[in-house]
Amino acid sequence: MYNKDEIEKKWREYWEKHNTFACDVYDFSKPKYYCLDMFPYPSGVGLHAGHAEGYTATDIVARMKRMQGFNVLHPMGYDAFGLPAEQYAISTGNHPAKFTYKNIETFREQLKLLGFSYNWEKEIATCDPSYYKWEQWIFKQLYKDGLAKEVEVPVNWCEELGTVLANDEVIDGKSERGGYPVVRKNMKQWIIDIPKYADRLLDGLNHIDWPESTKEIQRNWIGKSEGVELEVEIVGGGKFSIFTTCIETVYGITFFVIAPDGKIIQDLLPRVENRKEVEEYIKETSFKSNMDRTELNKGKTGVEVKGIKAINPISHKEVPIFLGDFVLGNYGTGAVMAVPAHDQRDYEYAKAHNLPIVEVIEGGDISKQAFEKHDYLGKNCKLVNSEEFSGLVVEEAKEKITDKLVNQGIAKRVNNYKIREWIFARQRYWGAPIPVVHYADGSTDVLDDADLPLELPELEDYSPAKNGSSALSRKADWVNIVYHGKPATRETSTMPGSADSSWYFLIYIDPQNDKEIADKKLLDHWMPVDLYVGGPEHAVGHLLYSRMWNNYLYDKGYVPCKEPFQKLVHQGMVLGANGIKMGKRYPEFCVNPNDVVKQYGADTLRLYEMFMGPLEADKPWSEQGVEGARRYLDRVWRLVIEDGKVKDQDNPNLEKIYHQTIKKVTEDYQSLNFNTAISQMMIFTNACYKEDVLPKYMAEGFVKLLNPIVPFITEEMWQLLGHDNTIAYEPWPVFDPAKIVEDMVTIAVSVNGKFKARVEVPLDASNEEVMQVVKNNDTVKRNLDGKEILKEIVVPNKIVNIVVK
RNA sequence: GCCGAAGUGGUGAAAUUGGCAGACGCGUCGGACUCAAAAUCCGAUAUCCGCAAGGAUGUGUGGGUUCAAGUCCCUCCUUCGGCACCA
Repeated sequence: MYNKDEIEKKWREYWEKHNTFACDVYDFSKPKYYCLDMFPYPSGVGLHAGHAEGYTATDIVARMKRMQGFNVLHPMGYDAFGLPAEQYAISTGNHPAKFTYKNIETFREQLKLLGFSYNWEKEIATCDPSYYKWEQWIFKQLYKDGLAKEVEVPVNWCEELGTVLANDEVIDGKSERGGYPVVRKNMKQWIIDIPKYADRLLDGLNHIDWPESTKEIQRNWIGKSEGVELEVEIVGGGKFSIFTTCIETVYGITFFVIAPDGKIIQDLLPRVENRKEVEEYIKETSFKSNMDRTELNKGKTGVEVKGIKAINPISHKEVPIFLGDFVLGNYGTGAVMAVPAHDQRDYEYAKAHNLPIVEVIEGGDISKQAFEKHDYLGKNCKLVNSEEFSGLVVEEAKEKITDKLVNQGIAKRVNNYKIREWIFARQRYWGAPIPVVHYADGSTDVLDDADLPLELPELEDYSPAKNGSSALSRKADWVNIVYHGKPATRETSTMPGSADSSWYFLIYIDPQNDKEIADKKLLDHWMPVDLYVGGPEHAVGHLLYSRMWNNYLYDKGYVPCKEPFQKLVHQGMVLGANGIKMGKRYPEFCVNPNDVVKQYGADTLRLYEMFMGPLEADKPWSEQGVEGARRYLDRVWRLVIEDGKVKDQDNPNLEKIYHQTIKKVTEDYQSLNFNTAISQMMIFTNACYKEDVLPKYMAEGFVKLLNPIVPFITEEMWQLLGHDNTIAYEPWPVFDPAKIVEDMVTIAVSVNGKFKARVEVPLDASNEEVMQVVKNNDTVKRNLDGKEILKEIVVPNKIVNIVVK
């Protein structure tokens, strides 16, 4: 039995003293491998079992790649700005940095305890001014290119937190952090124009190795729809536009619906006959939009805009206009053509307000429900009631109608996107300051490079100001300055946390550089990240924002690739032993990695978490599983160190399985199938236990294979096998294909598809030879007795199936 | 409602391209060692019938394709994740 505490301490100190895992980024002589983890938010509770899982996975790959001769960049840092530290500061009066750096220290210690081979010399924290200096610099470039700007937009306002939130920070109408109510409100805000990159972000998804489900989530979030924007004339002057993806149904328009919160109705108001009623509905809607949305998805409310008719642009029929809150002011044009026969929402609205329904596409039963596009597309359905287009198949009609309207100059083909601007300001203290000044004339300017970083000043009171601005706004001597000879006030909002994590993978490459984000030569060499591992919860936040910033920096020539993360893998959740997510609800089922290390050792924790199941799956914790992992390490220790079987002597019995193990483990590490790699090593260990001699070269090769998963014990075994250097840069074992092939293969024999027997035949034997052996087998004979053979299928080296009657 | 992922023994899970379902581990049972226990080592372990040889059933449901289906196609059910009046 090995002494885990002694061994782990010894090697932790060795690695630290020798800087074993430092990465010389300027060494271009070896191929590069950039292996990245999503950096943690340094919370007060420390690292959890889920962190350990993802971080072990990348560590295994990083360690293997080093042994395979790659120069490996494997950095770690801390996503250190955030609300918990600020809440702590507000309640204690201490600076949030104090709390944050204390937590970072705990995290660092835990990470080292677990034996992760990070490049510690490249560690960063986002709250460090030397870090956010470059974030402010990137903001500045975005500002100068018109991609970062201050605009009046509807935002998600959280009263409790005193700040606005991005769409991905709002879950079911509540703030992601804290669960406080969030309401819609118009405010002047800093935004990043991410919709400008919508098409490129969609296209980029086709060129990266990411989980299909995550790509799909991003596609849905971007929400591109291709359609037609169409001008609609109003009787008696004026016009408005509608957007539709179903122009083929244009003859079926029986009314239009415009958004109560949009601009169109405001312009029409003076001509509205029932103005009072309309204004009342607008007011009602603005009030409603502050309520839980699901509540108002029930019925189709609305009022007619009396006294104003619109003209169907193609049939020139006059139809009424309605207000309806199912039409959104900030999507498309804020108005829709209503074709109740072929759109379920329009259908319900028409029924609710007693409006006509005109069928223009054959094939459905519109007395019951709308015959929608997913029902009629691709099914050869034809148009009716559509003048010269009647009788055409939908797909053809779509093109012809569009052409006609475009030629008339009243329509154009356009794309619409669901993705909204990235709301970029938070009215909070603990974030990177936005490097902007406002002049008295209302103009704004970004700070000169020489004035970056703009550091956070220390305050007496960190709580947000009541007027919806941050605590910084109370610091008069910081806010009011003279800039470029003119009196100015500083922007008091700070950047969101998602900004901090949108580019951190770049600074790791050259963290001490104060002249630029990173040496261009280094960025060209090291980007993109080869492997990125982290939780799936960042699918539309961090992972989309990072892609946009990287695309932008590519446009500006700063980075060599459009996409920052070539391969992305999500680790699953480590659940409690009760199968439920670890958390406050069932504290008795929470697992603290430190406790596991204390009781079983870091190697055991790493081995167990990798053996639990596939990396991507959610897996319940099992104390007995942990014990099993520890038992295996003891078993390996006995085999290699204590049993005296390791000799400078060959053992042909083990040759095949040894080479198979090298092959399987190498492939499985590469594809992140750690559970099956471990099972193969267990099979090898079991085989060794049956032998009296374990050749020394096999023992050494096996220890190398095991090293990435359990680095401490394998370093010790390597030393005890007679080496005085670290195993970390020893060449990775290579298998010999000749040693894996067999002379004889076992073939399964089935009769009528049911397995009956096994036969041994020479490798690559001819079908005739195989069938001869098969038919001599007693069990097969018995099963064929008195039956007529209809067919014989021989799959070389695998299986034989005989069909009989 | 729409989009996506998944459903395999008592249990965590394996099963490269359709080719012996359940590798490996946990648990359980048995054996060895021991005065005994623990630890360790060896063996058994999908279910049902059978003393056994052997047979039957079996990858959420129901169908289909195929010599052959956990794997491919269709139907439905359940769980999880995402989106949700997006025109």
